Amino acid sequence: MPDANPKAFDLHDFVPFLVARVGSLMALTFTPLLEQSGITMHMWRVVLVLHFNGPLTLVDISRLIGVKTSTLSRLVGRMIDKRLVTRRRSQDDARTVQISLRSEGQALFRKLWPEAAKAQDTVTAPFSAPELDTFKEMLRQIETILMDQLEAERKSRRG
Amino acid sequence: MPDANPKAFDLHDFVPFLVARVGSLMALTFTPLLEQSGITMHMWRVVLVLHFNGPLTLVDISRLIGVKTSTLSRLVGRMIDKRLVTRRRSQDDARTVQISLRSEGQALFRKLWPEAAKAQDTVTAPFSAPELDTFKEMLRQIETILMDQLEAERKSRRG
DNA sequence: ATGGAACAGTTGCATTTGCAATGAAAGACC
DNA sequence: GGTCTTTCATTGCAAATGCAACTGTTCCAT
Repeated sequence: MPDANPKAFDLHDFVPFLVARVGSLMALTFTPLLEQSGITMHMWRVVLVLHFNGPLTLVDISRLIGVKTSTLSRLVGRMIDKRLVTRRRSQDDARTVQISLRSEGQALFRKLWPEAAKAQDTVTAPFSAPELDTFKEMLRQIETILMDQLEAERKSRRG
Repeated sequence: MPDANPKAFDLHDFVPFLVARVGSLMALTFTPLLEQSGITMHMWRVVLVLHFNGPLTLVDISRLIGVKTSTLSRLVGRMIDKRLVTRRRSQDDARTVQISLRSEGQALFRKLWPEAAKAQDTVTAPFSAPELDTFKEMLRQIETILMDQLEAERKSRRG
């Protein structure tokens, strides 16, 4: 790997790349655990958002985990086959469907969550509690900026 | 403000989810720019690593951007069709293949890099330079931990 | 030196994903 | 109320991805 590069800038100073890289590395290390339980990373994220937010619609889940609703529709179908979730049409808005965690899905969460927490502890071990809080707060601020930006783009795309 | 939620933990305190979420939001906002130039996010990342590291093999690129070599083999094929890169077999190790940026690829980089930098500036605007440096350094430390962990797993999988 | 193990890349095949079109329901506006 | 627009979910279809198998090459222990 050629490293003797005289460029002032390095990819490791470029936040979007750094974040994407860390994200993919974390997924890479955790996926084997998920495979042992017969699920994929996308399914795991669906389980997570349902556990922490309660029943959600497909667009809700889509916005939370960044997977298109067309993909999600079939992904949820597979999760239903695995008895992890249920899907029923909402009565207050007949366009939407409510995806809910079944007890099997909750059980899977309880089984895997300690492993997930451990994985987090591993990568955050070098940092003090205040450092870590600041780090997470910065990520949340970036998240907010990006969501606002996407919302603005949606509006302008209509106007 | 009293927390009405009995759960002590929130997904926004869970680093792997936060990082994945921010990464997918950043990709979502930048992808339209890439589409205007007829490339995908994966292709853009290949361009990035080639620009900043020089010619690389498929496994090099795979480790850097987290895409399997089988996928990468065909992805590079598409990039060759687009005249962005070249592929030739290395003479020092005949198993490997050298992927290099062509001038058209370099031109594409120069065209898009200001936009990428602007996107970074947008999300990092609220932070001071030292804050941002600390943030990036923490990401790099996490990256190192994860790479070491993967390396250890590879070794133990063979032993 | 040599035979076996590990590695790099490619390809067939099945799965997953996204896009675009569709249908159905809700909202906006008059 | 009635129409027109927007939103939500699903599906057909094409593209992209990953896994596993295979070829060719290098490494390593004997």
